[in-house]
Amino acid sequence: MQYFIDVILPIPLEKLFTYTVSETEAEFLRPGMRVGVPFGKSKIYTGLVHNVHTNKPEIYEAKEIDRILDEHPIINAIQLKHWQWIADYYMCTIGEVFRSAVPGAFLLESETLILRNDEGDVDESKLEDDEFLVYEALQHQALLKVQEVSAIIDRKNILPVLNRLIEKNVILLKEEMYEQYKPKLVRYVKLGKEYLEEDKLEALLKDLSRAPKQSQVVLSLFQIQATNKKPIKVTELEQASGGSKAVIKSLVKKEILEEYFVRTDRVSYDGEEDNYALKALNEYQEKAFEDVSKSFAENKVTLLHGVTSSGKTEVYVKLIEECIQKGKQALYLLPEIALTTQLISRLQEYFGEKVSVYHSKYSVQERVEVWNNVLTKKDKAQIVIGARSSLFLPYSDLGLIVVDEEHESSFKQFDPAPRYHARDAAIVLAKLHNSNILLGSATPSVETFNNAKIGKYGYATITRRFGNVLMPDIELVDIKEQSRKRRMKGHFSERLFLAIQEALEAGEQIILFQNRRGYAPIVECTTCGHSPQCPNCDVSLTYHQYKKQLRCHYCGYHMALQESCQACGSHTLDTKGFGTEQVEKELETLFPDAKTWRMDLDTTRGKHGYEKIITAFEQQEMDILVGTQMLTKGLDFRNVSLVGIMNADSLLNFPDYRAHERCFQLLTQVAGRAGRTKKRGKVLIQSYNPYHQILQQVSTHDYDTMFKEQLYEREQYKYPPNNRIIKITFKHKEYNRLNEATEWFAKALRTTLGGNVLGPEYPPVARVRNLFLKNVLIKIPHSQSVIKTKIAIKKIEKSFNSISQFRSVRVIYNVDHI
DNA sequence: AGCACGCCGACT
DNA sequence: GTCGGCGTGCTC
Repeated sequence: MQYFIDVILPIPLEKLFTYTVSETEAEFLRPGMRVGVPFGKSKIYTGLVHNVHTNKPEIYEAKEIDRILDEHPIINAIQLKHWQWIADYYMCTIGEVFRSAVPGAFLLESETLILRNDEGDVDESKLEDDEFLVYEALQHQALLKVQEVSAIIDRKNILPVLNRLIEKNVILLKEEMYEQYKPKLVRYVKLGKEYLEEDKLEALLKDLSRAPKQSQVVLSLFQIQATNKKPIKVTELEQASGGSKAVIKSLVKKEILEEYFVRTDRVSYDGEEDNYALKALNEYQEKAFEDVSKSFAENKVTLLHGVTSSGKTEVYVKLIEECIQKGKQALYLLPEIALTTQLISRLQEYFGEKVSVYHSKYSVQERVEVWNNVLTKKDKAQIVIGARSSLFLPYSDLGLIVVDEEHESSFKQFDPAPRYHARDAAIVLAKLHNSNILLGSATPSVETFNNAKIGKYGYATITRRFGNVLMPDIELVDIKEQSRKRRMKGHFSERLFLAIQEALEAGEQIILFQNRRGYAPIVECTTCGHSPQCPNCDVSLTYHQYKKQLRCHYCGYHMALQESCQACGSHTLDTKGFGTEQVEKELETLFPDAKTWRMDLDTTRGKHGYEKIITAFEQQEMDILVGTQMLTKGLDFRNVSLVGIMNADSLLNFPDYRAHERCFQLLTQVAGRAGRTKKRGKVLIQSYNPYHQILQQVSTHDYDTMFKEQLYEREQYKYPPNNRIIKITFKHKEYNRLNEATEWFAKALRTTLGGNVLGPEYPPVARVRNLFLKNVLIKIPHSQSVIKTKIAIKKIEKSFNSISQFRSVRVIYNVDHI
């Protein structure tokens, strides 16, 4: 009997690949284990066993696997089902899901090594120059990497040379896979065996009398040992004794000290062991908690709609507590930017070391550890708090998923496939685990709120802020009027200026929001109207003053700011529009005594980027914080009495159907930062268009009207929630070919799907990184089958790819595009 | 997606 | 003349 396995490879191909295995291997292998398999000409890839079977493939000869990489499955059956759902629903391959679901360190790839062939006789005179160089290098080194050979013979394509060398029996090739994950080992020391007895020790110290540093180290070791019995880290000893690494090393060499290694977790919580007592819920939270529990009992997805700072977190905590009491795992999903230390440490206060964190700023190594902890159901990973990728951890017994800030559009993965929505994928995952799921938000998305309205989801609400703090007082400031009357100080209306002054005098903090980074989005010559453009993308370059640079926010291109106009040479350069940098600059002149800081992508690079800023602001080391939407999430500042929105219009003028909803959510969230303690917070929204219905709704906290109006509009224009949309993006470097290809595709779609196909149309930025973009939007009415539509689209894509001139056009599907 | 094979311009 | 540019086709 012959045995085979079907394998998922981390590449965007629809199929599974079949390999042969021996009988023993077939008995050992189970779905979810990784194997190394040869793929293509030479490389070995990491594949995941999908199933083991005995059906010999008919039209090709299956290759043998190279090796087995796991002792036990690292992916369970529920996960495989979940992956398949994501692949089907979001129109990508299961291989792409595999690639993004597991930590990068799990996907090993082989590297070609060049070894010398000791068997063959080499006639040096028969070697050409470049061949001789490789041969010579191998006399000094046992093995070479491809890159090294490339450097030695100074050529990119080394294959012909290698092939000739193989022919001449000079070299051998070998494919090697390297494990990327290395457990972290911490170095400890103890006294050598011989010196454990008292008298030996005295002799030792005497011996060391001429080596004062060394004897100091030994003495320190004793002192530490006397105070606590715990093992001693080398770093600890170094610090305590003041001896250098070299001193300790020589002691180890003399076998006076003995070093040993202990495997440690990179991810650990070293706070208090005791759990804090749960805070008692107030009556509103208690009511919400009961409503949620009732809804859970009916197995319903549940929405918790609580105004900003109403204390939703306490309700989550109580639910999580309940879940882990039952011995089940809990997942707390948050948008990346809301994963702040503040929140994490709050959860750790309640649950101690049961909490693991998982998100993109974690290193590959740390992610592997969290993964393994979840896989082996370790206690320390019973509660996972993380960004969307934490959906993919190998949970075996999930009891609760909380999706906080449910409305956040960053839950939808945008760039590499799978383009999944973490909230929706979480709902499916919850179904698979038969677990509860709670969606929380102060400003639920239209989709979710609609589901709650029609009774598909359960609903609970908290309408009071915690501690009965009043909702912030929101005031709209008409800057059109103010500009006409010349009352503006830069981009500050007189109203905002005075309010800031007042808050500063009262020693309170201020948050200013401007949803654009940099100094100014456009630099323009007032003589000829020319403005510098990105050479790779169809956008104006944004001026960043602190580096005197023009930057493209799409591809990262940057250049120094020119003194004069590149088109006409005149020195009349001016800026248009403004970003956070400019607001910060203006504050320096308007309020020279206030300490101001800026928080945007440019100032929060690195792992602890925001943390530093947030902590400094929390500790009131600064008075005014200017920032982009980063400011809106989950930050809990006690002393902020004033929030200013510099320009609300830029939020309203986005050309997509969700702009209004998003504007409402963003403004409500920023406004929620104001007055989280006793005093009622003040929010000033500057706009050229203060009578816009959305701004009015924000100022009156009128979510319901916003929802009704938006739902009506969505229905009118056939957008979600009652219709589905799929956006198809086409990319190519040639403008004409892209046009022809998209026209062809759109025509084919219209033939099968009828009138609900929009486009092709250029997006607002029609070229990014030298590739032209064009979109086609498909609206799927309630009455139409989504599955059948997707099948039809895939079929069209197949014919599309059989046309040779279109094949190079990239086709990207975005299901439920936001 | 990679990666090799295969055919054409620009360099020693 | 070769090197490497990218179009094309395949991967169990």
